[in-house]
Amino acid sequence: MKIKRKDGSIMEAGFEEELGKRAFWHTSAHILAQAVKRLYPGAKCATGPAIAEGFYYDFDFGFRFSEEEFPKIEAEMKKIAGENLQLRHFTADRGKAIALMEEREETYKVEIINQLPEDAEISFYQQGEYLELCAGPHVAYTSAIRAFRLLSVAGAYWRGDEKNKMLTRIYGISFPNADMLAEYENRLAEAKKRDHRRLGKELGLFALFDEGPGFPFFLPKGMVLKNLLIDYWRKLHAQEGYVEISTPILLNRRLWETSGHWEHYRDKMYTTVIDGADFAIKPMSCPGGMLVYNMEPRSYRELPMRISELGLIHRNEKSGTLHGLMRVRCCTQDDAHIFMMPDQIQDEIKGVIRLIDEVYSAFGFRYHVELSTRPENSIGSDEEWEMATEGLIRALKELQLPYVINEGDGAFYGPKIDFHLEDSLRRTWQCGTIQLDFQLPQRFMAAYTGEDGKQHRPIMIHRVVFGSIERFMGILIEHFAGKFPLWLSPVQVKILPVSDKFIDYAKEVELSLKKEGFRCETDERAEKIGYKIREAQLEKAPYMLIVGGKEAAAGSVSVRKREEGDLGSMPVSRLVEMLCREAKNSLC
RNA sequence: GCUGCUGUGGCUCAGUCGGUAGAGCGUCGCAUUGGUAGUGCGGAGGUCACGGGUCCGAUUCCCGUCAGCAGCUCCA
Repeated sequence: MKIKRKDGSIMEAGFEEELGKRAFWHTSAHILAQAVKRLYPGAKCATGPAIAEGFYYDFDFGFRFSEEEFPKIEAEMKKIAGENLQLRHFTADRGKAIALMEEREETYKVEIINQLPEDAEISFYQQGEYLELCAGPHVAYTSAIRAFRLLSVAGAYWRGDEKNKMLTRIYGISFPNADMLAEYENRLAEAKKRDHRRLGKELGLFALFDEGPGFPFFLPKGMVLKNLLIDYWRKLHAQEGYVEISTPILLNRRLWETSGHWEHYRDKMYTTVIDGADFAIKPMSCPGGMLVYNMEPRSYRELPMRISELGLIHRNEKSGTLHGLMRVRCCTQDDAHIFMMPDQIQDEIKGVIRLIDEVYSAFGFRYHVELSTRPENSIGSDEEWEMATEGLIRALKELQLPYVINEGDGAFYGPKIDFHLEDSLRRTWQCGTIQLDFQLPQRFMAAYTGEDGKQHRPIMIHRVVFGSIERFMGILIEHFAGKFPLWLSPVQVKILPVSDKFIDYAKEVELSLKKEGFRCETDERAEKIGYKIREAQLEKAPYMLIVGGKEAAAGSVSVRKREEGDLGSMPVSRLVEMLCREAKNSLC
C-alpha cells in the first residue's frame, strides 16, 4: 500500500512516521536474528534495536564471525520476508518467560528477564518458529520488508560495559523496496566524498603519518585555514572582553597533584622526567591559568576576569578511538577560564552560550546541547555539585535552549553544558563546552578581596567554543564539502593565463590582488586553458581569472566563479570591488 | 584498548589458485602557445607496511608487530 504525502510525493505505507520507521527496522532486527538462528543454531541472541538509521543485533556466536557470512544471512532474511510471517504478540509472567528462554538456551535473555521487576508482565513477539523477548513495536507481517543490506560487523560489549564479554554486533538497513535502498546507498557514497580525511588529502590541508598516530600535521593550505579561524576567534574574544595568555605545555608533577589531574586524569597524560623530577605534558590548560590568576592579589573590581588561551594539549587517547582531525592525541583548544563572583555566574554562562551560538550560526552549523552531570570519579561536595548543576540548568532555561541530559558524563571537577555538531555521516562530535568549577579555585586557594574587605573564593568557568581547532576544522571541511566561502578559502583566486605569453600580465593581476589582501596563485604551467580550469575547479578555488590577449590589452580579467561558471570579463578594479563586497559580507 | 576488516609505485586501484608485479592520474623530458572541466608522444618510479615461520621458492599461506577503516568503551 502506498501513501501520498502533503507535498505530493508517494511513500510506502508503514514508513511515513518516525514510529513506523522504528517498527520497520525493529522488525528487520528480528528477521536478522531469526535468519542467524536458522543458519547458526548455536548462536545466542542478546539485544537488537532499531537505531536512527537502520538496526543492529548483538549475538554471541561462539566463533570468529566475519562479513563473509553476510550474503548467506541476507538471502535467508529475504526468504523469511517472503514467508510473510505474522508478528504475534503475547505476554507471560516471569516464571513462564524464563522457562521459554531457558528452553531455547538464550542465556542473555534470561539475564535481562531476571533484572525486570518480579511482577512484570513480560512481552514477547513470535514470527514463525522464532520467539523474541521484546516490547515492540513491530510491523504486522515480515513481508513489508523487501530490501535488506547488512552493513558491517563490529564488536560491542554486553550491556555496554568494557568489563563484560564482547559480542558480535551486526549492523543493517532495510527498506520497503529496492529503489529506496539504492537511494540510501547513493547518499552514503556522496557523504563519503566529503569525508574530511579524504578532502584533507585531496586539498592539501593536513596529513597524518604512521610516525605520529593521532598527531596531525598541518600543510600550508590547512595552516591558512587554521590561522583564519584563529584570527576570527581573537577578534571576537577581544570584543567580548577576553584577554589572552599562553602557558607552558610542560609543568611539574606537584602542579598536577594540586589540580587533581595526577590522580584523576593520569592514564591520559604523557609524562617525562626533568632533573630527576616528574613532569607532565598538559592535557588541559586550566592549572597554568590558575597560576596566572594567583600571581597577585585580586580585587572584586577585576571580576569577572576572562582569560583565554589557545592551549596546545596532548592526551594519550586509546588507539582505536583516533579519527582524522576529529579525535586526535594533540590539539589546540580554544580555552578560556572565567573567574567570577557567585552573582556573576548566570550572566557569564549566558554570555558564553550566546558566543558559541554566534560562532556556530555564522558557519551555518546545526547543533544540539547536552547537560552532563556528576560522574563517579569526581571531587567536591554534593552541595557544590548541586549548586553548579542548577546554575547551568537555570542559564539554559533562561535562554530557552532545548537540551538533553547526559547522566554522569561531567568532568571530574564539575558539570558541563556540551555543544554537539554533526559530521557528514550524521555522527555527532562534542565541540563547545561550558564547565562550572568550584573545585580548582579551592585546590589552588584562589581568592579575591571583596567589597567588604574580606577574602573570598572565586568561582571558575572553563569553556571552549571551537572545542579543538582540529575537530572544528574537520566539521568545517565536511560541512562545506571543501568548498569554503571566500573568506576561508586557502586560495581565493586562481589566475590562469591562456598561454605563457600572458604570464607577465597574470603576475601583474596577481600583484594587484595581493596588495588588496587577497590570497591568489597563478598557474604558470604550459597546459591548455581547459585543463587549468578543471584543476582549479577540483581544487575548489572560489574564483578563477582567465587572462589572455584580450584581457591584457584591455586591463581586464575574465571571471569564472566556482559555483556560477563564466561571468564574462571586467576591469580588475571592478573584480576587486566585487571580492571586497563578498568578503565583507562574511566574517573576516 | 576490544571485535571484525584492510595495508601493492606520490594518489586511486587491478593482479599473482605460491615462481619477485600492472593501469589511470600525478611526476620528469620533448613537441604543441592554446579561450572556460582532461593536447600528443616518450621516460623514470615498487626489496607488494614491517619482523618471523612454512616451503626448493612467499608480495601471495601462517604467526606477531605497526598503521588505517567500521563499530564498542572512552572523549574536545
